[in-house]
Amino acid sequence: MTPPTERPTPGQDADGRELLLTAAERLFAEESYTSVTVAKICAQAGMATGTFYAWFESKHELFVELVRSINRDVRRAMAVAIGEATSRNDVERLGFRAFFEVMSHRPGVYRIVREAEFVDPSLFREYYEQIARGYARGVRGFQQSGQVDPALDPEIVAFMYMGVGYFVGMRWAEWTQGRSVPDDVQADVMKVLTRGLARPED
Amino acid sequence: MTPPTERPTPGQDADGRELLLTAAERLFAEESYTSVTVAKICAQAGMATGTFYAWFESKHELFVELVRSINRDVRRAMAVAIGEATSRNDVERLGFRAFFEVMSHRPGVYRIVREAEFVDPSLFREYYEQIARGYARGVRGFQQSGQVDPALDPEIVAFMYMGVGYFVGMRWAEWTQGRSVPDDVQADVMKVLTRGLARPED
Amino acid sequence: MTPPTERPTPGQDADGRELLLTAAERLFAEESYTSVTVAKICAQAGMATGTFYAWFESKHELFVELVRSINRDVRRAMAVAIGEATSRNDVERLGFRAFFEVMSHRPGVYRIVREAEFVDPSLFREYYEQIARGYARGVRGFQQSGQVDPALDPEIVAFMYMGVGYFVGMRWAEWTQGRSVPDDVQADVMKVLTRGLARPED
Amino acid sequence: MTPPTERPTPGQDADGRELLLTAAERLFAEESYTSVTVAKICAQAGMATGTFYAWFESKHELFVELVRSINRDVRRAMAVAIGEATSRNDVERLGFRAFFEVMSHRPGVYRIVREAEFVDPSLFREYYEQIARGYARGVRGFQQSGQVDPALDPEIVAFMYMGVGYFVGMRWAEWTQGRSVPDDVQADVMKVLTRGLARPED
DNA sequence: AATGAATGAGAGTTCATTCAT
DNA sequence: TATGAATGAACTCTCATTCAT
Repeated sequence: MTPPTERPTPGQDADGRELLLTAAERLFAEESYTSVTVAKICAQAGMATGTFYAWFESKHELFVELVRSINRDVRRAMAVAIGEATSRNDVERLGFRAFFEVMSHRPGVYRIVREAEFVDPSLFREYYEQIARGYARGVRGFQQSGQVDPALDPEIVAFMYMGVGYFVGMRWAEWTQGRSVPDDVQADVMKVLTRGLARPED
Repeated sequence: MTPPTERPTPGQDADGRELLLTAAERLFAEESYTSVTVAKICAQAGMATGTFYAWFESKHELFVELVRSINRDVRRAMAVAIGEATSRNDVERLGFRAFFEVMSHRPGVYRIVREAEFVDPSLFREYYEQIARGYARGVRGFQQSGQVDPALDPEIVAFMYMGVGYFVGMRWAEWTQGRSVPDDVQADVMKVLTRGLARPED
Repeated sequence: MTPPTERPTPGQDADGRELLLTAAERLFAEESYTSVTVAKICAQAGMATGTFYAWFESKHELFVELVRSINRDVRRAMAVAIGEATSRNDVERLGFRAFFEVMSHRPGVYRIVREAEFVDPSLFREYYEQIARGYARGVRGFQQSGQVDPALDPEIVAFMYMGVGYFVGMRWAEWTQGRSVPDDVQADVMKVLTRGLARPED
Repeated sequence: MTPPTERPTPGQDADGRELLLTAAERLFAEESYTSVTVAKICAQAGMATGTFYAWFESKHELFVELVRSINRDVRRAMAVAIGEATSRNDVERLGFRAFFEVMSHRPGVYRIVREAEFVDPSLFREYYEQIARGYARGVRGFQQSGQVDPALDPEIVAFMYMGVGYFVGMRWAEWTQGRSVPDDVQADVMKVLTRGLARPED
């Protein structure tokens, strides 16, 4: 009788945390941490201001959780997209596409990650060190299988990957108002990286 | 004609502004826009709080001017370093070195530019569009002289340059506590870009 | 006749109230009225926050009842201790001892009475007028039986008794961390009062 | 030309601290610490709410300063009144009168001291330990000059004095709405104490 | 130009109380 | 009766900005 949409999964749909996190993501995607007030988040989530503190200890705590959940989502999306691929070409192509996809579909989500630098520097470091570790590991693998010039420092290459993702992906997605990063942009980025990182004799 | 009190000696006229700008740069390099108060800036500059408004209309106005001055300085430093060089190799090497140099010697200055995104998005766009235009112009030149693959979109390449500068330069400079970006990092970055952007047949 | 659900077994009926009163006494003995929240009281009593209002109309109501119950207990303890004694010496000795005893064994209980002054002044007056009346009645009896100087105003003497009890008893008990008020303190207090209140010719 | 009332002594009459302290005393004398808000204090002092924080770091800081200033004033008033007197009779009479006088003229001031126990217990202890020390010193002097039974513990006697002052003085002054403690009350108190503390053979 | 006390709107947060279950 | 999430008024405190001097 009760339609499924009215039977919230206990602890998930009715969960105030989830509701607030979603509302907050929408707001932080557009406005700065400072100008997004707890009151606005609650209004967006359809609840009274005080209720906020039943779910989070502070605005800051919510922000931290939000950034961590974005981190998880981005990494999971990339991992899923890459799957079992091992050739550098496939890994880069699938990985970047997944990354750009997330950025395009959740416009502003990356803005939040960037703002983390100013809201909580240690949170930001945590975020990027985690990503950098994963990239560097991948690069080392490519070097062993002869797909990347072994003379390059894997850590620096990881940073370059991030720079491209961070800037190209983000800037493109946002300065173009949330439209998907077009295939030719991805192709160009791919071409540069493929050639640039290749072993000299190839 | 102009009464002396209204025509301050140049270099003394700008004193208040310059003093405040310098004080503000020091503070914004370490703390967020929100936590740096007008009172703190004035204390750092050695003047009374109210005096601030004799020189700037608002905290925001000072911030805008600060970011613009950083933009000017960075571009000037790069232009000076590049000088008359025309070979892509020289331009990239000299340009990046100058950029990394500024970042290393004025640690935190880039932090301010990044924070601009959250303080005043349009200012941030202005900053990057200006940079991107210059880069894209350079890339087009290189394509005409056969130094860069003409199939690549100059705008995308400009964004990649920026991504590398933004992330590699900044991250390196800051996560390593202001030490200079070492030469081998620059060399690695150069190698990747040189190869990656080259014409296929080269 | 009365359905079982409506006629709770005595001692079970009061369960909720009793539970909350006990929990509250423990908390109010250590923290101020303001910092003891309804939620804390309920946590201490092992029930949900909302249940509080099944037993009390408000935090204030509970506080009033708590203070009144302390009043009852103190007076009862003193009355029991004094018993049938009529000599001033016995009455004072036994009464004070009983009073100090209660204070020592329920440390912090007197704190609650004192705080009543700031939570509800009229409750505090009620408390002390009740006590003062009893003391003054006793003093008048002693005056009639020639045990207290008839020139003294019984009301003032009652206040002095209270001052001594209030301050000596309370301060001693609390500044000495709940240790019993030692016998020699009581003896000294007794000596002073005995002499001080005696008829001149005694 | 400028009337003296318009030329505030620098740092005193125009002093926001003084203004706020006076306003706060009036309010705290009537309402509890909690219900006296910073906004009310500022309204009473005729200034904007935010100004408060130009003079005090917090409501708590103001309260501490207020209690300490009361402590100073009470002790000074008593010291001045006692002057060079050395006979116990004079010292007690003059001291108590001065104490009762202050209480009567600044109704509610003692309420503030009492509330300190709940606002800041350590402040309250500080207050009473300071007073107790002075009293005990006096008592020891009286014992040496044979004016007080040397068998009594000076500390306990000090507490009794305080109990009488605390309770008689305060209660009387307040339950009778600020009227002076009448001479006969003081006389009665004196009589009891004089006899009570005397050396047995006297 | 300079001072610094004053302003007051607005932020985050707490908590007694309510209410649907 | 019992639950505990939701409510929202009220509080303390901050800070960009103003203004009399």
